[in-house]
Amino acid sequence: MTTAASQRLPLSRERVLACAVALADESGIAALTIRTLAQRMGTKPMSLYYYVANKDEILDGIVDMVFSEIELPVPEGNWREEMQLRAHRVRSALRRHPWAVGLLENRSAPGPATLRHHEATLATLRTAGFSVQLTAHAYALLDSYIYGFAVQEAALPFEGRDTAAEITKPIMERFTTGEYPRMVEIAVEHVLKPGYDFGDEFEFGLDLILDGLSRLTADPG
Amino acid sequence: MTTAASQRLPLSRERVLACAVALADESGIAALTIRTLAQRMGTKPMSLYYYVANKDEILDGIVDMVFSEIELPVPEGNWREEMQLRAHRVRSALRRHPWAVGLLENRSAPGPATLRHHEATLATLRTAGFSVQLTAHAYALLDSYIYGFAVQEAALPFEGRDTAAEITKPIMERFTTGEYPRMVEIAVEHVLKPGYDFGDEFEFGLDLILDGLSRLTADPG
DNA sequence: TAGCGGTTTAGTACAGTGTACGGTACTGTC
DNA sequence: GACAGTACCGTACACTGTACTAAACCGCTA
Repeated sequence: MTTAASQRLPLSRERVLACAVALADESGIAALTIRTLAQRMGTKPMSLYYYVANKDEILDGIVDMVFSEIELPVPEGNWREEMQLRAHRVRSALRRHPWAVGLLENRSAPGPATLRHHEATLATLRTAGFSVQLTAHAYALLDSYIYGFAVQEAALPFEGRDTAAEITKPIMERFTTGEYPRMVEIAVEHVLKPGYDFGDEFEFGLDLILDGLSRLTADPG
Repeated sequence: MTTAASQRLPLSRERVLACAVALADESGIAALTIRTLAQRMGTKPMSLYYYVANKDEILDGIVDMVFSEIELPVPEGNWREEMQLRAHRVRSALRRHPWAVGLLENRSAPGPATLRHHEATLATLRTAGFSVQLTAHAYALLDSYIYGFAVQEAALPFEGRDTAAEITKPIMERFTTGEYPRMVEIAVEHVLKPGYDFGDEFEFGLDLILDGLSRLTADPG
């Protein structure tokens, strides 16, 4: 005779982490507690500790899961295209999982997927002829831009095209009395324009950075 | 007759926030609890609630305090110098208070110092002749880079010149067996070199970005 | 079939968190 | 002397991560 409990999928580290990611996506990283996670998986809190040492290991694990979702760049490809693709993939992963960038600064031990990702990215730049030094510079620059963009995007109270206007307009109207004229100007003439999406700003900076890097590799003068 | 308690400085919102900043600096943002904060100030937890509505208001408040430490750019100055100076000032503030960038993505309501900072920065770009659109692009790009760099800097297990070598060397030696050759290469030929400081990477990206922006404003062809 | 040892799941308990609620002292005004 | 407002605090509650303990289940040998 099979009880209801026995029909439930068996626990596993994979399932714990996958469930943790889903929970964080739906309800925010603050809602990711051992108890809610256990409840969601149809088990009791302490059962999870058989698969993970502690909560920190869960946090490390879900960061690595985010990286595992990101397709790797191919070192033999055109470096600029590969880096542009990679940037967009990382950004979209960080938009799907807005909590991830917040964990990046706390967690120190990178997981295997994270290491593979870094390795593939570095290989692409080196294979394209970037010197070791320039590779380090370029990688720090690109990731800073991507992570920082994700931070700003996560901080926005709105998301997606045109939604900025609804949120921002009433706020801005309080400011029209002069203390912050430049912010109002940006809002009225840029952010509140129909079709505006902060995400579109990403391409501008990315192109500028990639242009700059191109100049440092190919340009003879 | 004055008791020991009466000699204590009177509480105030300012003092609560300043103490919260100091506590977070010394022991990390996780150690910033109502109880430890109260103890540090020589009071009881609930006394703080007379000056702040809740802990979120404290977090909002200390983010704004960080911005209040940053000297404002002057709109009449040379935009490139002003932006370079500002970038370094923001970065050093975020290095003094590594928890700040982590709060940025959660808190939505910017405080007065934050608003003044944004206003002065936008004014500098607009005064220099940047169009509204280009100003928005440039600001998103610059802040993304600065914030993202701070995220990476906060994630590093080491800090400052030459300390990277001590930490990284034993880790890298485990990797020399081939799975991550490019990472090892970067480590050995760049990070482990004497005098290395990740912070130095900041200037490279900043210059590249400012160069790119210059080209978009002045360059005739 | 009985018993055993390792694997997996649960129950209970504890210290620490934010903060709601209801006080208590002190100060100034009438 | 009565009253109101300011500043501060004690207690209590629901929630957190997780240590410790016990129970159930499993494939196995005898």
